[in-house]
Amino acid sequence: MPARVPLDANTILAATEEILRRHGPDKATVVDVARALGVSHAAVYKHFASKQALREAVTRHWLDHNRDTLAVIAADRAVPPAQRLRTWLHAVLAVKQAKIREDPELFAAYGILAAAHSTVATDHVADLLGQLAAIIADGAADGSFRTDDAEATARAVFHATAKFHHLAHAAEWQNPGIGTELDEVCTLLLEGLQAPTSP
Amino acid sequence: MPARVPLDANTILAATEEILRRHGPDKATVVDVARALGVSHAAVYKHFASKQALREAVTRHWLDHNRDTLAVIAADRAVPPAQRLRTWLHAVLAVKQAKIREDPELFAAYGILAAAHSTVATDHVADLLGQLAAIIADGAADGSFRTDDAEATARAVFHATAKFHHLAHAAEWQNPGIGTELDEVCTLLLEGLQAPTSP
DNA sequence: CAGGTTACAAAGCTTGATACTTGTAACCAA
DNA sequence: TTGGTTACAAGTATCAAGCTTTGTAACCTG
Repeated sequence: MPARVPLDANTILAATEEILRRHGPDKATVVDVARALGVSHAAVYKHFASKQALREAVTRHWLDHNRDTLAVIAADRAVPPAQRLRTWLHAVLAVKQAKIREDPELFAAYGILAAAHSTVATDHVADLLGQLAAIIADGAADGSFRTDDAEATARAVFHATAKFHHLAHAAEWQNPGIGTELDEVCTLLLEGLQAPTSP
Repeated sequence: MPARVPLDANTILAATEEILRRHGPDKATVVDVARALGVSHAAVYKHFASKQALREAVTRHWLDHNRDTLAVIAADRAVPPAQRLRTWLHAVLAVKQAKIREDPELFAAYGILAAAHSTVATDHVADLLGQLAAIIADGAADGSFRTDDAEATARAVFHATAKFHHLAHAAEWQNPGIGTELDEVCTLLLEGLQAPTSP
């Protein structure tokens, strides 16, 4: 039976997202995806080397979207770096909270990837660290932050806010006080960053 | 058959620790503990209401030991608060790393408790927060730290160092760079705490 | 020959009978 | 009456059976 509309990677990706949403990350199978597309599951393997690769592609799609959303905040020179850093950190938390609420299945799929040490997850962290470093470098440039190594400082800020972005804490993000907690940590960190040059 | 040496809670506790070490937290059963003591498992239930209670007692024993170790550091007025805070945070990490290395089974038992929202775990966190607040209050008293609420600041510092004490990150504590990471976060936090009074 | 098909092997996952664990009850001894 | 016993019900873990799922191979078609 010939394919009338030739399948492409994007079509498969969209169907996979849909199946993941419906069935959940544990129950979703490659056969389900193929059935949704009206093809045999072997056809899917012509486009993706493995189920893992398919999962990674779906996750990467979401993470790329996140990265772009956050990049807009990070690059907004109209906002002073201190304010921008605070807003950005809140946004990192917010996009993840929203995903958990709206697409718990896809979020869980991301968790599975991160646990498997996929490069998709580590690449994403590197991306975020770059955005953070850029905000900090802006602050250093306009004199509002003091740092002699924006990347090292970005890492320290990232580690200090792990509770608000690391997957291991996802359960705590439901807690209503989480926003306030992040705010308090931001304030403390900003005081450290903004401190006048010390000895 | 009469008991020659009457069983007491401490004896059971010691035997339980031994069994947990040998069998691991998943395989260790109340029957195992009883067998090690040469009694029936029902005898153990005369002293502990449930297996959960037994597990909590063992964990509390270790946490109390930790608390005391850390309290010595927190209360050492000979060390300036900034240095003391840094040392204390490193010690919190170190005692957990040591436990994972030496008693992975008991450490896992603690993890199970924390996940079950046992008060043993939350009490311990409250203890640690108290010690942290005491160090910060000392710093406020001698002018080296600026804060108008030592407890709130303690919470912020605790959240900012979650990566270095929260169980969810235990796997990362094996990473050789973890000590340096904590040091960088400490430096940033101390700069925030030590900043001269801002507007 | 890119992109589809069916067929099939190996690995992984349910399932349900069986055995172990937990917790309780009724009873006994110093 | 405290602290032990044995016996047992209810809830869980285990394990081998078969069924799914993954991934590959050999083959077809515009």
